[in-house]
Amino acid sequence: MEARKRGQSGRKATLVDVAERAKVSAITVSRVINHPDKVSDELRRRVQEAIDALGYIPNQSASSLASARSGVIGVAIPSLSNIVFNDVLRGIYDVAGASGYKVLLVDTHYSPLEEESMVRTLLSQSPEAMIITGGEQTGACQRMLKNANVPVVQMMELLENPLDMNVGFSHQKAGYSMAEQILKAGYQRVAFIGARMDQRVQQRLAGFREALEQQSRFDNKLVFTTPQPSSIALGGELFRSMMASTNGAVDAVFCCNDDLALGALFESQRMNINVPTEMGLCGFNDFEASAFVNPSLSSVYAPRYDMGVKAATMIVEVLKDEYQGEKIVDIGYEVRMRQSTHLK
Amino acid sequence: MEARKRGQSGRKATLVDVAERAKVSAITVSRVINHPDKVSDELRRRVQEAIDALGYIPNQSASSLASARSGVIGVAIPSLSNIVFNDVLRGIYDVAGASGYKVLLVDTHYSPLEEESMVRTLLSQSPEAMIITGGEQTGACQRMLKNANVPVVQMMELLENPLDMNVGFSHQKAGYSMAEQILKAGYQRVAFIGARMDQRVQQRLAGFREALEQQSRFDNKLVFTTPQPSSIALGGELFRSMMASTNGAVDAVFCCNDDLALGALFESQRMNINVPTEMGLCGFNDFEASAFVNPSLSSVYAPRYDMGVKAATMIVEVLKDEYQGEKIVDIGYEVRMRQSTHLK
DNA sequence: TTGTAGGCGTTATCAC
DNA sequence: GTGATAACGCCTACAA
Repeated sequence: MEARKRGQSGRKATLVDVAERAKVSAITVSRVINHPDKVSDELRRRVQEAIDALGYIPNQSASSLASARSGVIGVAIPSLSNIVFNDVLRGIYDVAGASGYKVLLVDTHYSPLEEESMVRTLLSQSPEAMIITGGEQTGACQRMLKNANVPVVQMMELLENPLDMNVGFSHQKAGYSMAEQILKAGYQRVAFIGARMDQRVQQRLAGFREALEQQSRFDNKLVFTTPQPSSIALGGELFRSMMASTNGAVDAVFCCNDDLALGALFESQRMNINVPTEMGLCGFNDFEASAFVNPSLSSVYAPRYDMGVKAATMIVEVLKDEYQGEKIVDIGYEVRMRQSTHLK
Repeated sequence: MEARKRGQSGRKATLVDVAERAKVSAITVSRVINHPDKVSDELRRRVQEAIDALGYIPNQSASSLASARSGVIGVAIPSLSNIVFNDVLRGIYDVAGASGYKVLLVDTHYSPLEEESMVRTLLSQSPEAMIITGGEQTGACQRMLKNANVPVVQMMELLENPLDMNVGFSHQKAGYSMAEQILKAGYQRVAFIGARMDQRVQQRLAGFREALEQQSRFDNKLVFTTPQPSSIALGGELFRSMMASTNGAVDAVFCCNDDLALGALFESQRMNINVPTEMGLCGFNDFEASAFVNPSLSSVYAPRYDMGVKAATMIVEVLKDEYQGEKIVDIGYEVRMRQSTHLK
């Protein structure tokens, strides 16, 4: 290779370049960056000048290697397009950023196998902690995570046996609560529409079923599910085909999320079916639109942003050895009954 | 420190641990991982066995340091909660992931200063390329990016003088086209409602203004903007206050995005104002809901997923020295007129 | 407060 | 096809 003149022109400046220019040792430059208070004003100024002049940016790989501190939190979510994870992520990013951590984010596409591969990728970055979604990790994935010897938070749902820490809420209880309210509102024949059918959706269905069975109102023929990803369009389709196959036997529909519910609502409008008098409708996740659409849509709200904040906070505190709380945190939920289930 | 027994029990296994166990040299292990075809079957098998037995995960920091290849693409977007970026991100992640790159994502909160700080953070990870949003970087930020000597793609909007590469579309032209269609539909007094008012929104407004001015229909008193972030709720509020302050002088509203437009639509329903006959309404970004709501909402669609795919593809190809296309790519847009602007 | 020596885990280079 | 050696850029320890 060429003999490289460092600094301004050549390759990227290093700590040593800065040190030479400021006529100090490398470690002093390192201190100016990481522990400015441990350096005299004079040297700090000189070093800072050199840093600015050279446009020096520390090499985090070298830093991680030498210090065993990467400043990275690895995060795995099942989908980038599901709005639900936006709020959670925002909470995580806000806390992580404020505490000086970077977030390395991966998308597992709802696949445990892909998750395993992505977790491996994350771990190769020497993250100081991990936040992952749910509890359906493969055995290999669980082993990797334990072996990694870093705090792990599983989020979104409440787990029986978390790997380490856990923040979420019971989707089953939430499903139960909502179904209970629907029945209480006076609806008699309640169908279920579900898509994707991941763990959390199945728990909602379980809760729904439980509530209906308690009043002997559960009918398996009124459960319509598909592995396809949820969308408003799909909600419309499922609603239409449900109507066709049930011949008016249904007077309310529990949709596994608000995408489907909004789709069903818009479709019912086009089919001239009155919501809520002819058809009750509810969703899950409480999108912003749900409160504003007409009729407004009943849904289950969970403090997603807070969940992200909590997950990241737990980690940051554990890393500082300051965490006092429980390992499992129930973030709760809230059933929000609105016009779409107001049978009267 | 303790004399550490490596492997199964102690600290994390390293390349050397694997090498010892497989009775080969470290470099052979490295080859098995990075260039498996350059190692004999026999050794490859032995090494793989040791890797599995020890649960070895390569240390990417060390690898980056030694090879000057981090496998990281840095991405900066202005907001994690704006749905618009989901699709773009999905495109980026899909391509990056398929090509073996990791994505380090930061949120700049629509602030050039924060962007500068975040870009510094990204650059300290030695990314092999950068994807950033828009063209409002600070001078310092631009200098850092140039100095970094990696491919940079600015995305979302079309730029006069991109730092390097650019994928997007003209928000001004798009705004113009939509406004033109509104006028063509027969609306006479068209208001503008805008929030956040970032660069791209301002360009939409400029296009809107241009189209109206050409027909001497622009009225600055009918432009309502706020720096607040967009939301459905805010759309409703802005619509309501606009109605109050204009006294029925307006017969159509151009909303700077679909959040506001949906909010305005739902609010008009509550106010018993008929859309589209009494009030035309259009948005921007074409959310999925816009096509399904009743009346369906006119909007401007841009291929966001494709934009993300294109940005990442350009980078991956440039990194392989295989990119043939232009440095500036116009991804285009499409005005989708629906029921909400059908004055008849 | 400042500096010196050594090593973090991996890969490039050049031998064998 | 395989291996020894020397970086990569920085930080921890210890010393002055």
